[in-house]
Amino acid sequence: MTDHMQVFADLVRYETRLYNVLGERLRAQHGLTVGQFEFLRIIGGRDDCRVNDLAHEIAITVGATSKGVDRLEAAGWVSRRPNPQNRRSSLLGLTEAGRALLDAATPTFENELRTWLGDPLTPKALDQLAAAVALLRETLEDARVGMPTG
Amino acid sequence: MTDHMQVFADLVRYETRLYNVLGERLRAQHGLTVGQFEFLRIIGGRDDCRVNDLAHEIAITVGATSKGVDRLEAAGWVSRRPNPQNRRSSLLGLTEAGRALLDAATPTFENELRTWLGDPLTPKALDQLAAAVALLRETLEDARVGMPTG
DNA sequence: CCTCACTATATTCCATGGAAGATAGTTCTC
DNA sequence: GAGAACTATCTTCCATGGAATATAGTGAGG
Repeated sequence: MTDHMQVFADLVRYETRLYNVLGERLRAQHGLTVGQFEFLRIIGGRDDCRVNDLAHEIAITVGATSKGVDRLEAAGWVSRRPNPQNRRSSLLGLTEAGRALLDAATPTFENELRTWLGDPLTPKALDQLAAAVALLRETLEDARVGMPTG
Repeated sequence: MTDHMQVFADLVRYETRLYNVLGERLRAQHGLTVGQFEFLRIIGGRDDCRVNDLAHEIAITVGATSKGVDRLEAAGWVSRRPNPQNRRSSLLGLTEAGRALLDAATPTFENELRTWLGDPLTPKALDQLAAAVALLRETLEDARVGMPTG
Protein backbone atom coordinates (compact mmCIF):
# COMPACT_ATOMS: atom_id res chain seq x y z
CA MET A 1 0.00 0.00 0.00
CA THR A 2 1.32 3.37 -1.02
CA ASP A 3 2.37 5.72 1.76
CA HIS A 4 0.26 8.85 1.44
CA MET A 5 2.62 10.87 3.59
CA GLN A 6 5.51 10.05 1.29
CA VAL A 7 3.57 11.03 -1.81
CA PHE A 8 2.57 14.28 -0.14
CA ALA A 9 6.16 15.06 0.80
CA ASP A 10 7.41 14.26 -2.71
CA LEU A 11 4.69 16.39 -4.24
CA VAL A 12 5.40 19.38 -2.08
CA ARG A 13 9.18 19.18 -2.43
CA TYR A 14 9.01 18.61 -6.17
CA GLU A 15 6.79 21.61 -6.58
CA THR A 16 8.81 23.83 -4.33
CA ARG A 17 11.94 23.11 -6.32
CA LEU A 18 10.18 23.29 -9.67
CA TYR A 19 8.76 26.66 -8.68
CA ASN A 20 12.27 27.78 -7.74
CA VAL A 21 13.89 26.74 -11.04
CA LEU A 22 11.14 28.25 -13.11
CA GLY A 23 11.43 31.42 -11.06
CA GLU A 24 15.19 31.61 -11.54
CA ARG A 25 14.85 31.54 -15.32
CA LEU A 26 11.92 33.89 -15.52
CA ARG A 27 13.67 36.31 -13.19
CA ALA A 28 16.96 36.17 -15.06
CA GLN A 29 15.52 36.45 -18.53
CA HIS A 30 12.39 38.52 -18.06
CA GLY A 31 12.40 40.04 -14.57
CA LEU A 32 9.28 38.09 -13.64
CA THR A 33 8.28 35.84 -10.77
CA VAL A 34 6.33 32.66 -11.43
CA GLY A 35 3.34 34.22 -9.72
CA GLN A 36 3.47 37.24 -11.97
CA PHE A 37 3.82 35.05 -15.03
CA GLU A 38 0.70 33.16 -14.04
CA PHE A 39 -1.23 36.37 -13.47
CA LEU A 40 -0.26 37.53 -16.95
CA ARG A 41 -1.07 34.18 -18.49
CA ILE A 42 -4.54 34.03 -16.98
CA ILE A 43 -5.37 37.66 -17.65
CA GLY A 44 -4.14 37.30 -21.21
CA GLY A 45 -6.08 34.08 -21.66
CA ARG A 46 -9.55 35.36 -21.00
CA ASP A 47 -11.34 38.47 -21.99
CA ASP A 48 -13.20 40.26 -19.24
CA CYS A 49 -11.20 38.77 -16.38
CA ARG A 50 -12.08 40.21 -12.97
CA VAL A 51 -9.98 40.19 -9.81
CA ASN A 52 -12.35 37.61 -8.40
CA ASP A 53 -11.92 35.29 -11.37
CA LEU A 54 -8.19 35.53 -11.09
CA ALA A 55 -8.28 34.81 -7.36
CA HIS A 56 -10.37 31.69 -7.85
CA GLU A 57 -8.21 30.43 -10.67
CA ILE A 58 -5.00 30.93 -8.72
CA ALA A 59 -6.42 29.77 -5.41
CA ILE A 60 -5.31 32.73 -3.34
CA THR A 61 -7.42 35.35 -1.56
CA VAL A 62 -9.09 38.20 -3.37
CA GLY A 63 -7.12 40.65 -1.22
CA ALA A 64 -3.79 39.18 -2.22
CA THR A 65 -4.89 39.12 -5.85
CA SER A 66 -5.87 42.76 -5.70
CA LYS A 67 -2.42 43.64 -4.42
CA GLY A 68 -0.75 41.53 -7.06
CA VAL A 69 -2.71 43.30 -9.78
CA ASP A 70 -1.69 46.65 -8.25
CA ARG A 71 1.94 45.66 -8.74
CA LEU A 72 1.45 44.50 -12.32
CA GLU A 73 -0.45 47.68 -13.08
CA ALA A 74 2.33 49.79 -11.56
CA ALA A 75 4.80 47.91 -13.75
CA GLY A 76 2.70 48.81 -16.77
CA TRP A 77 1.82 45.26 -17.80
CA VAL A 78 -1.82 45.12 -16.80
CA SER A 79 -4.63 47.66 -16.97
CA ARG A 80 -7.92 47.94 -15.13
CA ARG A 81 -10.82 49.24 -17.16
CA PRO A 82 -14.29 49.86 -15.77
CA ASN A 83 -16.63 46.90 -15.91
CA PRO A 84 -19.75 48.06 -17.73
CA GLN A 85 -21.76 45.31 -16.02
CA ASN A 86 -20.85 46.33 -12.50
CA ARG A 87 -19.36 49.55 -11.26
CA ARG A 88 -17.75 47.86 -8.23
CA SER A 89 -15.35 45.87 -10.31
CA SER A 90 -12.82 46.34 -13.06
CA LEU A 91 -11.96 44.22 -16.03
CA LEU A 92 -8.33 43.29 -16.33
CA GLY A 93 -6.37 43.19 -19.53
CA LEU A 94 -2.78 43.08 -20.68
CA THR A 95 -1.18 46.26 -21.94
CA GLU A 96 0.85 46.05 -25.08
CA ALA A 97 3.99 45.73 -22.96
CA GLY A 98 2.32 43.03 -20.88
CA ARG A 99 1.36 41.05 -23.95
CA ALA A 100 4.87 41.32 -25.35
CA LEU A 101 6.35 40.20 -22.04
CA LEU A 102 4.00 37.24 -21.79
CA ASP A 103 4.83 36.23 -25.35
CA ALA A 104 8.53 36.44 -24.61
CA ALA A 105 8.37 34.61 -21.29
CA THR A 106 6.11 31.78 -22.40
CA PRO A 107 8.79 29.87 -24.35
CA THR A 108 11.21 30.22 -21.45
CA PHE A 109 8.63 28.80 -19.12
CA GLU A 110 7.67 25.99 -21.46
CA ASN A 111 11.27 25.00 -22.01
CA GLU A 112 11.96 24.67 -18.32
CA LEU A 113 8.75 22.80 -17.85
CA ARG A 114 9.67 20.38 -20.58
CA THR A 115 13.03 19.77 -18.97
CA TRP A 116 11.76 19.16 -15.47
CA LEU A 117 8.28 17.78 -16.07
CA GLY A 118 8.01 16.31 -19.54
CA ASP A 119 11.42 14.87 -20.29
CA PRO A 120 11.96 12.77 -17.15
CA LEU A 121 8.70 10.86 -17.71
CA THR A 122 7.56 8.58 -20.47
CA PRO A 123 4.67 10.03 -22.49
CA LYS A 124 2.38 7.50 -20.94
CA ALA A 125 3.48 8.30 -17.41
CA LEU A 126 3.02 12.00 -18.10
CA ASP A 127 -0.51 11.39 -19.37
CA GLN A 128 -1.32 9.36 -16.29
CA LEU A 129 0.12 12.06 -14.05
CA ALA A 130 -1.88 14.71 -15.86
CA ALA A 131 -5.09 12.73 -15.48
CA ALA A 132 -4.50 11.97 -11.81
CA VAL A 133 -3.70 15.53 -10.86
CA ALA A 134 -6.62 16.91 -12.83
CA LEU A 135 -8.93 14.52 -11.01
CA LEU A 136 -7.47 15.37 -7.62
CA ARG A 137 -7.78 19.07 -8.27
CA GLU A 138 -11.33 18.64 -9.43
CA THR A 139 -12.22 16.64 -6.34
CA LEU A 140 -11.13 19.45 -4.06
CA GLU A 141 -12.75 22.13 -6.13
CA ASP A 142 -16.05 20.29 -6.45
CA ALA A 143 -16.10 19.87 -2.68
CA ARG A 144 -15.39 23.60 -2.40
CA VAL A 145 -12.70 22.78 0.07
CA GLY A 146 -9.33 24.36 0.76
CA MET A 147 -10.42 27.76 -0.40
CA PRO A 148 -8.89 30.71 1.40
CA THR A 149 -11.22 33.05 3.28
CA GLY A 150 -11.80 35.46 0.38
CA MET B 1 0.48 15.53 -26.56
CA THR B 2 -0.04 16.50 -22.95
CA ASP B 3 -0.01 20.21 -22.18
CA HIS B 4 2.75 20.83 -19.67
CA MET B 5 1.36 24.17 -18.65
CA GLN B 6 -1.98 22.60 -17.77
CA VAL B 7 -0.33 19.88 -15.69
CA PHE B 8 1.71 22.51 -13.89
CA ALA B 9 -1.37 24.61 -13.16
CA ASP B 10 -3.31 21.58 -11.90
CA LEU B 11 -0.39 20.51 -9.73
CA VAL B 12 0.03 23.90 -8.14
CA ARG B 13 -3.68 24.49 -7.56
CA TYR B 14 -4.23 21.00 -6.21
CA GLU B 15 -1.40 21.43 -3.78
CA THR B 16 -2.42 24.88 -2.70
CA ARG B 17 -5.90 23.66 -1.86
CA LEU B 18 -4.67 20.43 -0.31
CA TYR B 19 -2.30 22.43 1.87
CA ASN B 20 -5.21 24.64 2.89
CA VAL B 21 -7.52 21.77 3.88
CA LEU B 22 -4.82 19.98 5.79
CA GLY B 23 -3.98 23.23 7.52
CA GLU B 24 -7.59 23.87 8.49
CA ARG B 25 -7.85 20.53 10.25
CA LEU B 26 -4.48 20.67 11.93
CA ARG B 27 -5.19 24.21 13.08
CA ALA B 28 -8.64 23.38 14.39
CA GLN B 29 -7.72 20.17 16.16
CA HIS B 30 -4.11 20.71 17.21
CA GLY B 31 -3.21 24.37 16.78
CA LEU B 32 -0.61 23.49 14.17
CA THR B 33 0.20 24.65 10.67
CA VAL B 34 1.15 22.15 7.98
CA GLY B 35 4.66 23.54 8.02
CA GLN B 36 4.99 23.03 11.75
CA PHE B 37 3.62 19.53 11.45
CA GLU B 38 6.25 18.71 8.87
CA PHE B 39 9.01 20.15 11.03
CA LEU B 40 7.87 17.96 13.91
CA ARG B 41 7.54 14.91 11.69
CA ILE B 42 11.04 15.25 10.29
CA ILE B 43 12.68 16.11 13.58
CA GLY B 44 10.87 13.23 15.24
CA GLY B 45 11.84 10.87 12.44
CA ARG B 46 15.58 11.17 12.69
CA ASP B 47 17.96 11.27 15.57
CA ASP B 48 20.58 13.96 15.43
CA CYS B 49 18.72 16.23 13.04
CA ARG B 50 20.43 19.55 12.43
CA VAL B 51 18.90 22.79 11.14
CA ASN B 52 20.71 22.22 7.88
CA ASP B 53 19.26 18.74 7.44
CA LEU B 54 15.80 20.04 8.08
CA ALA B 55 16.26 22.87 5.58
CA HIS B 56 17.39 20.50 2.84
CA GLU B 57 14.58 18.07 3.49
CA ILE B 58 11.92 20.78 3.47
CA ALA B 59 13.47 22.71 0.59
CA ILE B 60 13.47 26.12 2.26
CA THR B 61 16.42 28.29 3.27
CA VAL B 62 18.49 27.62 6.37
CA GLY B 63 17.55 31.06 7.68
CA ALA B 64 13.84 30.39 7.43
CA THR B 65 14.34 26.98 9.01
CA SER B 66 16.23 28.52 11.89
CA LYS B 67 13.35 30.89 12.54
CA GLY B 68 10.83 28.09 12.31
CA VAL B 69 12.76 26.09 14.88
CA ASP B 70 12.85 29.16 17.11
CA ARG B 71 9.07 29.23 17.07
CA LEU B 72 8.71 25.52 17.80
CA GLU B 73 11.24 25.83 20.59
CA ALA B 74 9.35 28.80 22.05
CA ALA B 75 6.19 26.70 21.93
CA GLY B 76 7.96 23.98 23.90
CA TRP B 77 7.74 21.28 21.23
CA VAL B 78 11.33 21.14 20.08
CA SER B 79 14.63 21.42 21.90
CA ARG B 80 18.12 22.29 20.72
CA ARG B 81 20.92 20.42 22.41
CA PRO B 82 24.61 21.00 21.72
CA ASN B 83 26.07 18.96 18.91
CA PRO B 84 29.09 17.15 20.37
CA GLN B 85 30.56 16.86 16.86
CA ASN B 86 30.45 20.55 16.10
CA ARG B 87 29.99 23.47 18.44
CA ARG B 88 28.50 25.68 15.74
CA SER B 89 25.40 23.56 15.41
CA SER B 90 22.71 22.09 17.58
CA LEU B 91 20.91 18.81 17.39
CA LEU B 92 17.15 19.06 17.30
CA GLY B 93 14.78 16.79 19.10
CA LEU B 94 11.14 16.67 20.13
CA THR B 95 10.25 17.43 23.70
CA GLU B 96 7.77 15.17 25.40
CA ALA B 97 5.02 17.65 24.55
CA GLY B 98 6.23 17.77 20.96
CA ARG B 99 6.17 14.00 20.63
CA ALA B 100 2.69 13.85 22.12
CA LEU B 101 1.49 16.52 19.73
CA LEU B 102 3.00 14.79 16.71
CA ASP B 103 1.42 11.51 17.75
CA ALA B 104 -1.95 13.19 18.13
CA ALA B 105 -1.77 15.15 14.89
CA THR B 106 -0.52 12.34 12.67
CA PRO B 107 -3.85 10.50 12.41
CA THR B 108 -5.64 13.74 11.64
CA PHE B 109 -3.18 14.44 8.88
CA GLU B 110 -3.36 10.93 7.50
CA ASN B 111 -7.14 10.93 7.47
CA GLU B 112 -7.33 14.11 5.45
CA LEU B 113 -4.66 12.84 3.13
CA ARG B 114 -6.59 9.65 2.57
CA THR B 115 -9.72 11.63 1.77
CA TRP B 116 -8.13 14.00 -0.71
CA LEU B 117 -5.25 11.97 -2.12
CA GLY B 118 -5.89 8.26 -1.69
CA ASP B 119 -9.64 7.85 -2.02
CA PRO B 120 -10.20 9.74 -5.28
CA LEU B 121 -7.68 7.55 -7.14
CA THR B 122 -7.62 3.86 -7.89
CA PRO B 123 -4.80 2.05 -6.05
CA LYS B 124 -3.02 1.65 -9.35
CA ALA B 125 -3.33 5.30 -10.27
CA LEU B 126 -2.04 6.25 -6.84
CA ASP B 127 0.98 3.99 -7.26
CA GLN B 128 1.70 5.51 -10.65
CA LEU B 129 1.36 9.00 -9.24
CA ALA B 130 3.69 8.14 -6.37
CA ALA B 131 6.29 6.75 -8.75
CA ALA B 132 6.09 9.68 -11.14
CA VAL B 133 6.38 12.30 -8.44
CA ALA B 134 9.23 10.50 -6.72
CA LEU B 135 11.10 10.38 -10.02
CA LEU B 136 10.44 14.04 -10.76
CA ARG B 137 11.60 15.08 -7.32
CA GLU B 138 14.71 12.96 -7.65
CA THR B 139 15.49 14.47 -11.04
CA LEU B 140 15.53 17.97 -9.62
CA GLU B 141 17.46 16.99 -6.52
CA ASP B 142 20.07 15.04 -8.44
CA ALA B 143 20.59 18.05 -10.67
CA ARG B 144 20.91 20.17 -7.52
CA VAL B 145 18.50 22.59 -9.05
CA GLY B 146 15.79 24.77 -7.54
CA MET B 147 17.52 25.04 -4.21
CA PRO B 148 17.08 28.30 -2.37
CA THR B 149 20.19 30.38 -1.65
CA GLY B 150 20.89 28.81 1.77
C1' DC C 1 49.94 26.94 16.00
C1' DC C 2 48.45 30.92 13.00
C1' DT C 3 45.93 32.43 9.09
C1' DC C 4 42.56 31.90 5.65
C1' DA C 5 38.85 29.76 3.45
C1' DC C 6 34.92 27.46 4.60
C1' DT C 7 30.77 25.95 7.17
C1' DA C 8 26.59 26.14 10.42
C1' DT C 9 23.60 28.96 12.25
C1' DA C 10 21.42 33.25 13.50
C1' DT C 11 19.74 37.81 12.31
C1' DT C 12 18.06 41.76 9.58
C1' DC C 13 15.47 43.70 5.95
C1' DC C 14 12.10 43.24 2.47
C1' DA C 15 8.26 41.16 -0.33
C1' DT C 16 4.12 38.57 -0.42
C1' DG C 17 -0.05 36.20 1.27
C1' DG C 18 -3.92 35.49 4.77
C1' DA C 19 -7.54 37.42 7.78
C1' DA C 20 -10.36 40.91 8.93
C1' DG C 21 -12.36 45.18 8.30
C1' DA C 22 -13.67 49.25 5.31
C1' DT C 23 -16.04 51.09 1.15
C1' DA C 24 -18.91 51.35 -2.50
C1' DG C 25 -22.19 49.44 -5.48
C1' DT C 26 -26.06 46.02 -6.24
C1' DT C 27 -30.18 43.38 -5.37
C1' DC C 28 -34.05 41.79 -2.93
C1' DT C 29 -38.21 42.77 -0.23
C1' DC C 30 -41.82 44.96 1.17
C1' DG D 1 -38.14 53.29 -3.66
C1' DA D 2 -35.95 52.82 1.12
C1' DG D 3 -33.48 49.73 3.85
C1' DA D 4 -31.28 45.41 4.63
C1' DA D 5 -28.46 41.97 2.98
C1' DC D 6 -25.08 40.85 -0.16
C1' DT D 7 -21.04 41.34 -3.31
C1' DA D 8 -16.54 43.07 -5.41
C1' DT D 9 -12.75 45.15 -4.29
C1' DC D 10 -9.39 47.52 -1.55
C1' DT D 11 -6.76 48.30 2.62
C1' DT D 12 -4.49 47.33 6.99
C1' DC D 13 -2.13 44.45 10.10
C1' DC D 14 0.45 40.37 10.91
C1' DA D 15 3.14 36.05 9.98
C1' DT D 16 6.41 33.69 7.19
C1' DG D 17 10.05 32.98 3.72
C1' DG D 18 14.06 34.62 0.74
C1' DA D 19 18.40 37.17 0.29
C1' DA D 20 22.03 39.17 2.31
C1' DT D 21 24.80 39.81 6.23
C1' DA D 22 26.82 38.77 10.79
C1' DT D 23 28.94 35.57 14.06
C1' DA D 24 31.18 31.73 15.58
C1' DG D 25 33.47 27.64 14.97
C1' DT D 26 36.32 24.31 11.97
C1' DG D 27 39.95 22.57 9.04
C1' DA D 28 43.84 22.83 5.77
C1' DG D 29 48.41 24.70 4.76
C1' DG D 30 52.49 26.34 5.70
